[in-house]
Amino acid sequence: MPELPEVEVLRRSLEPRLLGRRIEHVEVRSPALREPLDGRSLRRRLAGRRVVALRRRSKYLLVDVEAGSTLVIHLGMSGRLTLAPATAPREPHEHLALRLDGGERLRLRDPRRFGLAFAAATAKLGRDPHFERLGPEPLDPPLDGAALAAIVAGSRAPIKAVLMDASRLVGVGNIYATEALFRAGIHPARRAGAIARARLDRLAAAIVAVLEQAIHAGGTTLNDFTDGLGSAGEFQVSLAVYGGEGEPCPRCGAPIRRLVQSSRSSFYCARCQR
DNA sequence: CGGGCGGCCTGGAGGC
DNA sequence: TGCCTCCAGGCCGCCC
Repeated sequence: MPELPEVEVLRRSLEPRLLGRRIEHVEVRSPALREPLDGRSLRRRLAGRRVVALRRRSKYLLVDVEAGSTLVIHLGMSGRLTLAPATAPREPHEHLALRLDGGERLRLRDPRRFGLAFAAATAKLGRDPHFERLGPEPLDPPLDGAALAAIVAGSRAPIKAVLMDASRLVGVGNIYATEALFRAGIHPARRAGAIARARLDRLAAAIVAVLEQAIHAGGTTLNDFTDGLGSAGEFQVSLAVYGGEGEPCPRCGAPIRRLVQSSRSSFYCARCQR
């Protein structure tokens, strides 16, 4: 489900509702996620503490609480994190629920179970295995052609794979890599290290623009993404090629093609993208 | 080592 | 109405 824009939209939607709230109770309802939930650690680090900050790194949402602990959440493909009244009925695939003062519950659901949640010391997150090998953020500071040139230097991999490699650049997944390459007029299979600098300038600008526009639109809701309060995104109507195999290219009208790279679908216009 | 692929899961969509 | 296949926003580990 979520790439950088969706996680950022989620963060912004929850921030005003969570800051200052106390976590009264931590309930692990079903520990089976990509990494099993550790109820003891979650309770020890979170229970009784107030939320002091909501941050995002890559596609991880970070909930900082008092006394130097952080709840780390990754939504995988199908994870959803929403705030609901404590009286709201339970729903299937609810793995973790945090009861807050004021009578609400923050709950993590994840049917496909590719997500994960754990608590750790805030000061040690940089050395955590989930974080220590992550590349730079694309929006902070905004990616430019020089930074992108350094990222792709010497790589023989397809540019699309490089954009989606979190050890080189975080936050860009299948949808936004596909859309940025369309905007920049670059074929997804082009060898990354062989792309001219002028085109890298365009690609960097396209990545920044598509991510910012998607955040502004509340994210992309293909199936079930919502923010923390249940609102769907609207960027799906602005997608130029993603998911549009056989439909006309919005720029030239040629049929959009689909290609599989590293077992992921890419969509592109063979006339506009070289 | 870089790069590619399968596997992890469930559920929705579409063909027959 | 089923039953089957394919496909899905991410990531890791194994292979060459």
